[in-house]
Amino acid sequence: MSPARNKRITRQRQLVYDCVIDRKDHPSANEVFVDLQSSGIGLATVYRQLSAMVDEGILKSFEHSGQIRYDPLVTPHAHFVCTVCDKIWDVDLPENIFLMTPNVSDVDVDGLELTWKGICKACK
Amino acid sequence: MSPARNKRITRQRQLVYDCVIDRKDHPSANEVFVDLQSSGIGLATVYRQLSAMVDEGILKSFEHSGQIRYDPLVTPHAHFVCTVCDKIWDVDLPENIFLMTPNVSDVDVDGLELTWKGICKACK
DNA sequence: TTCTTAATGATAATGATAATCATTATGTTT
DNA sequence: AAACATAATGATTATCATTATCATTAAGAA
Repeated sequence: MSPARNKRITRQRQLVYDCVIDRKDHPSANEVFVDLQSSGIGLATVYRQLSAMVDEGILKSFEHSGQIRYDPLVTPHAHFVCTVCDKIWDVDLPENIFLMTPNVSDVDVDGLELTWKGICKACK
Repeated sequence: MSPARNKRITRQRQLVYDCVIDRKDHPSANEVFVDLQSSGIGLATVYRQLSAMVDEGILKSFEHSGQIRYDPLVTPHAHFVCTVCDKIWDVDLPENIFLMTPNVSDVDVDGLELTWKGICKACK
């Protein structure tokens, strides 16, 4: 939550951060905005703070169903997405996956994104 | 390229399919449209045919940098994305990755999406 | 050739995100 | 505590990708 140098800790920044932490379901910017409606926060501020936090490494983001979703878990992990209800779970990365670098010659690999797709318990 | 039942093989469908096949760089709908400008095809038709082919299993799609990209390689594989030039390569999936199902109880896993991120040879 | 209707193309509508800019308020310096 | 410099805000507009609408066109069957 502490901002980069020359950045200020505002009430809105706190609200946005707390919201993403409290929800454990990888909310979109608009979902955060709806949650914080009563505080009078502006939509643009929600977008700005979320992408600022991603730049600062406080949050991670990924695209899903045409929108950017935000994740407070910044350590390497994978996701499971239910193709019926669209809910997302954090899951562990497969053991030793970082040893399985792709067969492209002369590239520097420095990250990966892994999403399992399927149907969750509730939707079956 | 052959369409689902009750579907017609149009000149535009051929053009869109051939374009995605010929390009090997996972084009977006707009990139296909630009390629086919001289044919007089409409943008809406490009969008329609691409998503129809995904529904029919002739193409695969995935999101990247805020847009949907189309891939004629429909067998399971991963991608490598250069974070500098944004180019995308097809790469093999790690050996036995399908055995490494995630630790979510009682879910049916039926697919995965794996993207390696890094810097390509040309951008280094 | 005629006929049925799926597909097309032009365009408007939608939805997510980014940009603009006058105003506000944070953190610092007197 | 008051003044200051300026980062952040909120309202709004702009942009970009995609989808919906609908009158017209053209596959493919009869």
